[in-house]
Order: sequence, then C-alpha cells, then structure tokens
Amino acid sequence: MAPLGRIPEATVARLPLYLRGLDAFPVGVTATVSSDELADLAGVNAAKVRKDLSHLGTYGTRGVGYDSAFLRFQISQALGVANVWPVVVCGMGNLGRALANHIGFTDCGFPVVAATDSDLDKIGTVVDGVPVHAPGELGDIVHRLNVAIGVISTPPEAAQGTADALVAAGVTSIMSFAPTVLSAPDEVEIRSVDLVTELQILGFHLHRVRIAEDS
Amino acid sequence: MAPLGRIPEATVARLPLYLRGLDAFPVGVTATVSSDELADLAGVNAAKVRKDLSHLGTYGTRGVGYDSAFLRFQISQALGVANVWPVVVCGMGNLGRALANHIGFTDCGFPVVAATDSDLDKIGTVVDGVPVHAPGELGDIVHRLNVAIGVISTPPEAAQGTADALVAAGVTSIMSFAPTVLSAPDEVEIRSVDLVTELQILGFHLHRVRIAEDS
DNA sequence: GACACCTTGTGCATCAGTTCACAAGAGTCT
DNA sequence: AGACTCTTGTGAACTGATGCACAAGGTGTC
Ligand SMILES: NC(=O)c1ccc[n+]([C@@H]2O[C@H](COP(=O)([O-])OP(=O)(O)OC[C@H]3O[C@@H](n4cnc5c(N)ncnc54)[C@H](O)[C@@H]3O)[C@@H](O)[C@H]2O)c1
Ligand SMILES: NC(=O)c1ccc[n+]([C@@H]2O[C@H](COP(=O)([O-])OP(=O)(O)OC[C@H]3O[C@@H](n4cnc5c(N)ncnc54)[C@H](O)[C@@H]3O)[C@@H](O)[C@H]2O)c1
Repeated sequence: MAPLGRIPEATVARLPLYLRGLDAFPVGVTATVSSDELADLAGVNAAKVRKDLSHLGTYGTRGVGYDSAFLRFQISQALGVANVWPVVVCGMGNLGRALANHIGFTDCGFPVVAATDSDLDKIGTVVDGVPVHAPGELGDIVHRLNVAIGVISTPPEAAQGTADALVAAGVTSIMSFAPTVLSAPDEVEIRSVDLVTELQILGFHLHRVRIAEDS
Repeated sequence: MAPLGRIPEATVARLPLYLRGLDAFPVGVTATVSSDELADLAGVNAAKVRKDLSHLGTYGTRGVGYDSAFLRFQISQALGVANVWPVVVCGMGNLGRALANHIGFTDCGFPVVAATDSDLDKIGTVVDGVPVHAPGELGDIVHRLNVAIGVISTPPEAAQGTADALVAAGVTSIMSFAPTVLSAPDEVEIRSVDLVTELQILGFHLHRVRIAEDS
C-alpha cells in the first residue's frame, strides 16, 4: 500500500471514469461496489480497477468490495476535484462558443470565466455569460480571475502565440484544439485534442479492412 | 523492413503528425527531410520517427534523409488518406454545429454529409450546408450517403442509443464526445473524446503541485 | 580511391502498463 | 468452530512502447 506514492499516468486517466461510474450509486446510502461492477461501469477490466485503486492506498474489504461513498471520497481526494480551476477560452469561434456554453465544465469545477478573441466585433461582448476580451488582456485576466487552465481554440496560426501568452501569464495547464505542435517549458502541461488525427486513426482502420476485403 | 506488416497502434497515432509536419515542405519540390527535422515538426524524438517510418517499409537514404514527397506519399498510402470517408453528426447542439461547420474535416477527407437531431424544430433544416434529419432516419442516411463514420454529440443519455443505431446501420467507426462508456461489438472502433476527463487530468497535476507547495 | 562526414535502420536494454493467478482475509451458514 | 464462498491486493509474467547506441551504407571532397 502506498498511501500517496506516485500514481501512474495511465491510472490518473482512468480515475475520472471510475468517479463517473460511481455516480450510478446514490450518495448517502451505504452501498458496496465490487471491482467487477466498477470495471463494467468504466469499461475496463477488473484487474485494472483493483491495481489502479491500490495505487491510492484505498482499501476495500475482501469478500465484499469497496464502500461506494468512501471510494468516491478517496478518488475525489486523489484527483483534487474539490478544487475549482477557472478556465479561459482563447478564440471564441465555432468551437470556443460551444465550449464556453457547456455547463458540464462548470459542474465539474472548471468554470469558463473569460474568453479572448482578436475579432473587434466580439471584444467587449458577453457570450453566454462569458465576457470576451482582447488577446492583449490575457495576462490581466489570468491574474484578476485566478485562471488556472487555458483552452486554445484559435486558428492554428495563432495557437503558438496564444500558448506563449498563456505561459507568460503564468498558466501551466493548457488544453489545445489547434492542429499544431505547441512548444512550451517542461513544467507546462499541454493536452492536445486533435480531432482530425482522431478521424485519421479511424480512417486508417477503415482503410485496413477495405484492403483486407479486396484481397 | 516489413513493407506491409502490422503497424503498432502508437505509430498509427503519430503518422498524421508526420504528415502534417511534411506540409512545411512545398509539394513538387525535391527536398529531403531528416528524422531530426521531422521529429521537431511533430514534437517527438528522432529515434521514434525512424522506428515509426521503418514500420511502413519506408526507405530514406543514409547520410541524406527522406525524400519529402515520397515520404508524404508513403504515409498517405499507409493511412489511406486518399479515401474519402463521409461523416454523420448525431446531435446538432452546440458542439455538433461547431463540428458540422468545420471545414478542416472536409479538407482532410472527412466531409460531414448529414446530421441527426431529435429536436423537431431542427429536423428538416439545413445548417451550414448540412441537412438535419430525424434520428430514425439514420439507417437510411448511412446507406444512401455511404456514411463511414458516426460522430456522437448528443446528450449523454442518448449516446448509447445513438451508438446502437449507428452500429445497426452498419457504421463501424465512431467518435463520441459524450461522457459515457459506450458498448458495441468488438469490430466497431470507438474513439471517445472526453473533454471533462482531459480537464480533470490537468486538474490532477495542478492539485499535485499545489500540495507540493503547501508542504 | 581513400577518407571524412552524415543519417539511416535496428538490435538491445529499459520502462510502463496490462493481465493472470492465487494466497490472504472477510463474511456467512451450519 | 469449521467449512465454504466471495472478493481483494499483489507478485510475477507478459506485452507494447521508448530510447540508446552503433554498424551499415550513402555522399562529397581531396
Ligand atoms: N470547429 C471544430 O469543430 C474544430 C474541429 C477540430 C479542430 N478545430 C480547431 O479548433 C480551432 C478553432 O476552430 P473554430 O472552428 O472555432 O474556428 P473559428 O475560425 O470559428 O474560430 C477561431 C476564432 O479565433 C479568433 N482568433 C483569431 N486569432 C486569435 C488570437 N490571436 N487570439 C484570440 N482569438 C483569436 C477568431 O477571431 C475566431 O473567432 C482551430 O484551430 C481549428 O482547427 C475546430
Ligand atoms: N459543448 C461542449 O463544449 C461539450 C464539451 C464536452 C462534452 N460535450 C458533450 O457533447 C455532447 C453534446 O454537447 P452539446 O453542448 O452540443 O449539447 P446540446 O444540448 O447543445 O446538444 C445536444 C443536441 O442533441 C440533440 N439530441 C438529443 N437526443 C438526440 C438523439 N437521440 N438523436 C439525435 N440528436 C439528439 C438535442 O436536440 C440537441 O440539439 C454532450 O454529451 C456533452 O456532454 C460537449
């Protein structure tokens, strides 16, 4: 048992799924959940669930399972979901607007508190409760609103510049939708959500079976 | 050299990045690119580039590098980017609209040819050139327009049902944005783009450094 | 042709992650 | 108490991916 040892990256990526799976269990009610059930809910296998949970020093009871409420608490603790991390959306185009409008983020502790856009017609407006500022005000916004996470939904050409501005403002966590490789200091965590690449991976597999069929 | 052996999944995921990196080289011009340069362009290291390319039986010339045009051809071939895979977007809400409107998909061979929505006000309309149909017509649409890929951008409650309908219609590739675990037959490839989970992973790391600072 | 200089292709060590399989513990029933 | 059932926690094998380091093989120069 390693109460607070290093948690493997692969495990971290699955913890949110377990947490979501636990929502199937009513709060306040004492209920137990087995690694098998959780595995089903999260779409992985039971051995992985147990090994993952063992990394957070969680203890279920053998022969019974895990206490759902306590497990939820433990995972929440590990992920730090009690924290609220304000988000700034850079680039209020088609995608940016959809993101800013998404209540699911706020519900999970990631409120979109501001946005930037280079379009003069948009600057100064308020979209779905989110005020749109000029890109130059980014540093100011970040400090004033305690922004922790920057989302990049600008056109690809503006992505690196926006990333630099975010980093300069002290933001260390970035989620980017731009189809570009971003460079930033090591301590900055960048997660790139590359939808075209996702589609191309799907396309690769479609292509494979097409070839297989033709042979 | 394995001209057409199995390509590792991790490699497949990087091929689109290399292809994109090659765009920095003008077409039609004979130019060579080294694994080092490509590594920079794709944001990985040179050894990985070489090993990846070796999987497609590509041959660069030692001492020189890879012919950029030929390399582009080889990767395109492997990924099958010459194919056009029509896409249907299920759920024309905030996100679905952004996706349907995104020209980048069409440019890469993934045209959004139709959409579905359960909202009676939307059915029958055409949004950004994309006709919106009733969910019940999904099977028909898929056959008529040769749809290869289904995108799920419905509310989470409707996601599994939509996935089932896509599978029933013969679609074997799905990209889902719904925060739910989807089940489908093994031969169906599902890529789940889970933005809340992405944010929670960022949140985890923010949480870690906060704890580290407080100690 | 010989030599200096590049950059590829790859064998190999290493590392991270997954999966198996089973002993150890906790409950339950008689 | 003892036997039986259940499910956890984990050592160990295995799989896949990464990165190093260097021989092999090409180019260019003298
Ligand atoms: N829309 C999609 O479904 C989709 C899908 C995949 C990838 N993407 C990527 O996401 C990004 C945004 O896509 P989109 O469809 O919303 O594009 P968009 O053109 O609709 O929006 C981009 C917005 O960014 C603003 N902008 C430009 N430069 C800026 C700067 N320096 N700072 C702040 N804002 C700036 C523009 O004014 C515009 O409002 C693009 O990189 C695109 O490739 C989008
Ligand atoms: N908007 C975002 O930025 C964002 C971010 C992360 C995840 N998501 C997820 O993406 C999905 C869509 O998000 P959204 O913001 O666009 O929601 P939305 O409510 O704006 O749109 C959902 C659309 O789906 C339609 N719909 C409902 N049932 C349907 C069915 N059975 N078949 C077809 N269409 C149906 C609705 O009429 C609506 O138009 C949700 O699951 C959401 O959790 C969205």
